[in-house]
Amino acid sequence: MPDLVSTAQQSTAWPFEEARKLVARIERTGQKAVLFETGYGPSGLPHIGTFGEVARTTMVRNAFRILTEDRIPTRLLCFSDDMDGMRKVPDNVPNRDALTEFLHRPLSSVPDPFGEFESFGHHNNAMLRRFLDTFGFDYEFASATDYYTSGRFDPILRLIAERYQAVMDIMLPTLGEERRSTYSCFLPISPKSGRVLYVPMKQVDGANGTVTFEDEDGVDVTVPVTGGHVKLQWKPDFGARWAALGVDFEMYGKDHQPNTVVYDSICRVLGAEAPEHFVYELFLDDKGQKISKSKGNGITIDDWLKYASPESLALFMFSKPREAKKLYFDVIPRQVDDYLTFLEKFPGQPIKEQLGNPVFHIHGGRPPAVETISDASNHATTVSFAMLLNLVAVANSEDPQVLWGFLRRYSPTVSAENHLGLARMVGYAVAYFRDFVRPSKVYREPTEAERSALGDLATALTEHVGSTDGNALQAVIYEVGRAHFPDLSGKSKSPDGRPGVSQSWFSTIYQVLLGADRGPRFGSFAALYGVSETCELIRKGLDGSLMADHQHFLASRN
RNA sequence: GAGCGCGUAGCUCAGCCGGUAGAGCAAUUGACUUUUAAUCAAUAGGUCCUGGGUUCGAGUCCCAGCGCGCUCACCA
Repeated sequence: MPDLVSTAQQSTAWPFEEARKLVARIERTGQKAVLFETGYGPSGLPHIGTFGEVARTTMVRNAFRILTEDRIPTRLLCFSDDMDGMRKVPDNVPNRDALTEFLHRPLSSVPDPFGEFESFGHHNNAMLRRFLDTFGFDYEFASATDYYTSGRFDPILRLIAERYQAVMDIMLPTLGEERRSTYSCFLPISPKSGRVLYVPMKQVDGANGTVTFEDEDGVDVTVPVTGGHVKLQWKPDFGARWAALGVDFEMYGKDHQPNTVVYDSICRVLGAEAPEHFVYELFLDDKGQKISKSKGNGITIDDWLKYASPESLALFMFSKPREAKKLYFDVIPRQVDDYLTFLEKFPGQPIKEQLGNPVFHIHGGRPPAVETISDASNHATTVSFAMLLNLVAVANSEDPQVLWGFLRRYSPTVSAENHLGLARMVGYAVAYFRDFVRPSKVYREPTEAERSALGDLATALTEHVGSTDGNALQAVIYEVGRAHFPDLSGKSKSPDGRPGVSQSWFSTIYQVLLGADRGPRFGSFAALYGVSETCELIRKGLDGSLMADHQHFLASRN
């Protein structure tokens, strides 16, 4: 498929642009493999930025594989810095008090507050892996604790001890006056307390590979830099890891950008070539503020996946990684529908456009076929999320079956069994209804006149229990409405010439029974919802329990 | 102050290698509806932030300016 490769070489899609840097790199160095890395700080659960990093890195990796036709093996390493000290007890874990005594210990030496894993670090690592696995990412997991204690970092640690001054010469000018006097790129683990110490080195012995420092009890201690007795300070840790593992590509957020020079310099001082970088913009919350784990603003991966597919989130990550984008609930429906549109267009596009189509990158070059439903005249169409959201609001129900009922009005044969993708979307739409539409509902009490009319309606409907004839039920509604709320303007008339029904009758039904100003054609609604259920709904509207239920619902959300 | 990004229809945004300005929503009108919602069809709506430059031709490329946003101690 040389056509694909040559087109990819010209493609302006950002994963190809990044991948071409890597192609140039291997041509320059002659290396026979390429290593992608993403970093993860396990002081909390994986967040949406973690997903973005892995997803985007995977897109570059796939682009690289296409450009090189898989002649160069690639790996993606997800590196967890679980030896980092726990600086504060996270807010969102149980047994917080029990953790306090383990402050500043490496996360892999802090007990798991959930009581499930060997340590808190192990717990969070497991969460990360479970999360990456649910998306089907191809990656290798790496634990900093494992790498340090197993001796895998020993050569680089000895090298840093030897070239200590060179590393410090890079670091010191970047630091403030105060920090400069105590800074060390080695952070010893106290043999006595087990805590990660931010203390000055009294001596660094490059020949023997040891450091001497004052322990917490005031006694000088000498430990080897190897074997996990010492870990590296953040910035040297980046550069050293790149050098030790031979990392070729790592992307990170804009907040890291000023440090790029420092990381790279340290990597070079340690005799390695710095990796290729890609700096992406940060995500903003609904108020335009940066999303961060510590602030807890913005939305989580779970939030997103409650209302939309992983693919729609992947689309969000693909689009414009260099722009600060709002990442909030209200962007979700658009991403879902854009994804469907891109998927729909893909098969008919020339290769060049396919390579720029997000679904190409989301699906590693092999996007699936889009799902369609056929209407009565056998015209195939895709069901958009926007339309489903409208439908679910009209159906006024969290019961997916009611929604399927509405869908079958358009496409009689459609079902959850023959439309798996649509079934997923129905679930998302129901969740969206529950969390965003339903809370905005306002039920009101009927007036005396309305009360009487609704009572008559319930009585009249009782004679039609079991009916699924929307038109017949609609006729009942008109009959009752005509008796209580005739339209005297003469504008609307029934087919047989009698006076029509006032608009206010329908408003009453929607406001009292559905908590909205507008709603579905009520006869059709009753047919799908069930006549006896509809009578029950009217009864609850009359005795005030719809209002009370809604109050309870609202209260239960807080 | 430095770095990065943004400025296109009422709103949210697309706009690829420079070639007659696009979508969704909102609005208006119509079809179907004895109300509504949905669906379908149509209409209207823009000094592409400003000023220069390159070019036969600039929303697009270059320079300058204006406005807005984010990041930039320590820690990761």
